[in-house]
Amino acid sequence: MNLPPLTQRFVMHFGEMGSRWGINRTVGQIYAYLYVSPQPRNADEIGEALGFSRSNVSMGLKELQSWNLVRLNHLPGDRREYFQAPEDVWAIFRTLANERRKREIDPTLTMLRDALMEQPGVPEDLHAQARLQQMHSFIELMTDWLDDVQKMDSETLASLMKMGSRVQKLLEVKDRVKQALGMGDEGDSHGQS
Amino acid sequence: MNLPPLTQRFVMHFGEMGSRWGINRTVGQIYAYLYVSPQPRNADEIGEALGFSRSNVSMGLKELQSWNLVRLNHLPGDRREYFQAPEDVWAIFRTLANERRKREIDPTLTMLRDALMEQPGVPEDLHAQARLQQMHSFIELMTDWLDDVQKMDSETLASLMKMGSRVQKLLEVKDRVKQALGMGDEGDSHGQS
DNA sequence: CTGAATTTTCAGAAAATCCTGAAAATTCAG
DNA sequence: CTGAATTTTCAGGATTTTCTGAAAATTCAG
Repeated sequence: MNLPPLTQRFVMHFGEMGSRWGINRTVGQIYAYLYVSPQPRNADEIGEALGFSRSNVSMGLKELQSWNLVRLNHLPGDRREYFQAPEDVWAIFRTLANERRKREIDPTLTMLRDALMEQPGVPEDLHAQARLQQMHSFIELMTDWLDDVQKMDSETLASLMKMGSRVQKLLEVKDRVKQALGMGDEGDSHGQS
Repeated sequence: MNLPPLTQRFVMHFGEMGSRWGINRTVGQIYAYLYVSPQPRNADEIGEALGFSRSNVSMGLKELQSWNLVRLNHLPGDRREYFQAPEDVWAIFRTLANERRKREIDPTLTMLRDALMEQPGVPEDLHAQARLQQMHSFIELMTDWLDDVQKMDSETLASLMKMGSRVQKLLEVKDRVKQALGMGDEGDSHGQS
């Protein structure tokens, strides 16, 4: 591996963090390398830069593609495939959130839903089912919210996030206005815009 | 392993998902078992229920304790340690978010900050540094927001989340009011409540 | 204190994952 | 088509992680 110092540090870090993020070293390093690369890279360049075997790079890229984290390009007059990481960090985050949800949350949601349909056959399972219900409601609230939030554009999202807990204030104002107008609580749980 | 059917299904699922969540099967199953248990359990009960060796249970519990995901109790007249998972799913989520952040995000933030202090010595690193800057800003925005949001109580958070993308509307109203009052954009980026 | 009950540690066996080189498959210029 | 360039697959060796039983350490009732 012979990379410029900053790049190398970044690449190494992603490799080491890989295990905590549930990906392997190779995949982490390849992604990091593509993320900082000014141009798209082909598999040989990647293997060369990071010191991996050609086949390892191929598998790593396949993994990254399955995560939708890299885009595939072709250079005119060059048969090789060139890969790049999308530039917009917001877009990257959205992709990551979607993919992790698909892999790490949805299967659990399905399992919980199925388990909640069943009639507990033995008393010990009664408490268990109540606990599954709590978990299910919570996850559903989170994922529904994520769906909603994903619809907003990055700028809106950014300004909302910068408001931080001050949105709460806004909410309180809204409620006071409603009260004053004698509208009570509409119950708020979903209904189009 | 001899568990009631619903419990067993839940426990097995957490075991299998473990690898996707970056924990191992044992730890996932122990947590799932504690989560649905109506009372705290001691290590022998856990090992018995799940078919793990005593030492494996011990290590799994240590891991869960390091994540702050289980609480330790003592029963009167019993020397053994009894473990339970906190009941409130919101509290569990907060813990999880904090711990994952500590392990999976903070080290990267530190690395990025350090790398941004340095003067790129070679031109190729110039582009890399710009990319690190983008990533750093984004992560910082997210973690600052998370800090803010963690301060709210669960009910407030839940109602905000149920509003979903309709908060956006509220924001637009606020901006229109500001505009109408000739205040322009204050720049909004932080300042106390 | 003593020693039985309980928990923790840890070496190494078992299992899972990663990585490579060789071979197979695919792609496309000529 | 043909065959060289390129990518993918995959068996099995290398490495890492998980799990166990035995031993060590800790805790506390008597």
